[in-house]
Amino acid sequence: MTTSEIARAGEQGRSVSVKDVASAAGVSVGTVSNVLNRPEKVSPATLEHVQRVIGELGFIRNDAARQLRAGTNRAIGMVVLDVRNPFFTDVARGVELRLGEHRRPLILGSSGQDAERESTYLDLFEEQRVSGLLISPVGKVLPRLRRLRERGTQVVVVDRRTGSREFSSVAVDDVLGGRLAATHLVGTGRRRLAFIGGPHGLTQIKHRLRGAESVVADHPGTSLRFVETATMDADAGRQGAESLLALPARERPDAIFAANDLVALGVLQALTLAGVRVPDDVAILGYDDIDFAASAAIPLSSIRQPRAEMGEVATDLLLAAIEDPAVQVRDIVLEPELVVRRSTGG
Amino acid sequence: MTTSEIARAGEQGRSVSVKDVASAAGVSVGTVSNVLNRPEKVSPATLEHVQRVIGELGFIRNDAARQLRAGTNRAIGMVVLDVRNPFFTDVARGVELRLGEHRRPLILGSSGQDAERESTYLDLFEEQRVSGLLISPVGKVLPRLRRLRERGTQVVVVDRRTGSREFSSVAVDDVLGGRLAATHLVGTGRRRLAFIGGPHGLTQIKHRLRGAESVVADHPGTSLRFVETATMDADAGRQGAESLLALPARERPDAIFAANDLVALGVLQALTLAGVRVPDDVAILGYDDIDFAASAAIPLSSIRQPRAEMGEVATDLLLAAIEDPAVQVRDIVLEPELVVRRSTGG
DNA sequence: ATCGGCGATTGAAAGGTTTCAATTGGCGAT
DNA sequence: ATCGCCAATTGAAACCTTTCAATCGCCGAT
Repeated sequence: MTTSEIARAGEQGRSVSVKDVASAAGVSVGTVSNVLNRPEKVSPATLEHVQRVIGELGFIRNDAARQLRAGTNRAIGMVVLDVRNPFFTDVARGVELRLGEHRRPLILGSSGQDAERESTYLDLFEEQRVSGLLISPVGKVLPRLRRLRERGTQVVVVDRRTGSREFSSVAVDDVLGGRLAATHLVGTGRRRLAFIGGPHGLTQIKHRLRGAESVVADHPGTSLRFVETATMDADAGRQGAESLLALPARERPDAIFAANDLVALGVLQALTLAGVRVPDDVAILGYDDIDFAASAAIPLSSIRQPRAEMGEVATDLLLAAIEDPAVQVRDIVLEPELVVRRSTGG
Repeated sequence: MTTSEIARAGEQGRSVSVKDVASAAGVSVGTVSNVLNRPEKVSPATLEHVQRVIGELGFIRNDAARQLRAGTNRAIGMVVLDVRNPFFTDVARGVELRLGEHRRPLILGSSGQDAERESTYLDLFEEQRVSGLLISPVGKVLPRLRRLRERGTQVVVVDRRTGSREFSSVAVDDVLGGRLAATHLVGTGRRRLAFIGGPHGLTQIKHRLRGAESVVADHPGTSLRFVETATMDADAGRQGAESLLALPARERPDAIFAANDLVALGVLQALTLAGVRVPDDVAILGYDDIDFAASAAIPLSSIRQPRAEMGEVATDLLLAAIEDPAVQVRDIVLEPELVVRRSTGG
């Protein structure tokens, strides 16, 4: 079969294989494989020749066959809590960026806080034999994660700490975040703080609240009220704010700390529509510092979480574990940062 | 090898194969495969028995091997313009939802408007032999798309029309969107309209502008000014709004039509900070109707694009083409819809 | 009792890559 | 001139599933 015949075959549908390349280049398939995977093992002349043939024939490596032989997919799976919250897409972007450097694809799924959807994605990733998994667990998945690891899929937990020392994790110090928030509000003269978020069962909520409470406890004359919500979206913020507006004037807070920026935006809307001046009457402080915080009508102060960094660090941990499964399990805790804008009087 | 020995082997890392299942169940591998793929061909007794063994052994199908044999990956690739814009994640969610029903994974990449990143993803998808591709093209990719199709990967263009009749596409009628917008603004008494967005090279921009212009042309006494921007984010909106504020009072527009909601949010912010009252002094109308539009401090009126529907329809076209490659190429055009909120006086 | 037919099951081939033990060829050292 | 070594290359096996032609076993019909 001549080169042009093979090229024609390619055009007609069946794709060009290493075998085709080998015969067109007059070398063995082993050599073609070496050109692709260990170019340093091949003599310069052969290397260049085979590469040219590859180009001429338009050969594209069949990843399924590679996977089959290698026993594992180069892809990484990621299950994210909610793609509609920019916080998570920003984390995912950090992951994607880092994986791109290693030419590894990302298969991204969103659980939408639903344990069943989460489980479906885990099934999928298991069938795909992904080499690694990034997850912010929703349901009871520890046994599944263990099984995955036994089968050779490394796991890193994102935006959570596992408690157990079984899997590496990357999270942000939420107690510190709560402290930063309350310190800022109290430090700018606010006295009656409110924290809107929930549900209380979430570790993050507990920690942020605890951090804020510790500050209030240290400052006589200040108070903190907790308004619990079922979700953490703009609607929850609106409702929370309305419940606060319904309070008698002297009990009404002069500062609202929202559990995330979506909630904060909802709060801002409710206050604006009610004619409450921000930040003059009430300060608003968000959490995450998504792009929309800076773009709000009244730019939102926020506690910035290093989102992209979280994705990058998690990816680094994962890739390290994939390269050397014996690598040490690590729990990395990143620090949040206060960003002051107009909504708290910046 | 007994069942328990095999189970133990599984625990030690090597994963359980159809062969293991077959020998444990005392049937041939062909029968196991039939149980998985054509259960109706297998006698009820055998079916149930093999299924139980599969469960006991924790067998998980190796998708790479399946792909290799089938010649194509069940996964669908999608290249989206910008994951940071909720518009695109909403479209992707529609896609993901529909694919989930068919147990097909989605490999999602974001080009960030960068032709090189787009090309990298196309390489990846080609190696993966994905069975279908959804794309909003950035660079000159028509030849690549043709090659993909020759190799058996179906392609559907999303949020664009191709012009050529080669690939199916799903888009929204932007001229109509522009008309709806201008009609609403003119109909509520606005006279001096401005359109902020760009670059003008984008088909969408041209069409929305053309739609708005046609309405203004039909209404004597009204005018439309085009403020071109390089990007379509909140920053662009801020700058565009500031340039309008710098105009002499009598030339200043009384309504701003933004090319998307991100731009509109930027406009809202600039006007709010400048003390301009919305909607009293200036009305703002966005485009897309992302969730954040409804959550803005002054809820934004917007031209809603059926985002999830776009994703679903595109997926349906793609799956139809995958099942029958001879199926007709179709260009589907969806209709946008006006959503009136406070920012235009709703 | 035999045969045809049919549903159920089998078993081997195929798919494309990687790996690795084996082979080749060439060169320097003796 | 010969040997040994090393770099370069080879070629077959292995990865796991699906497919399909071939076979088996059974039942009803003759």
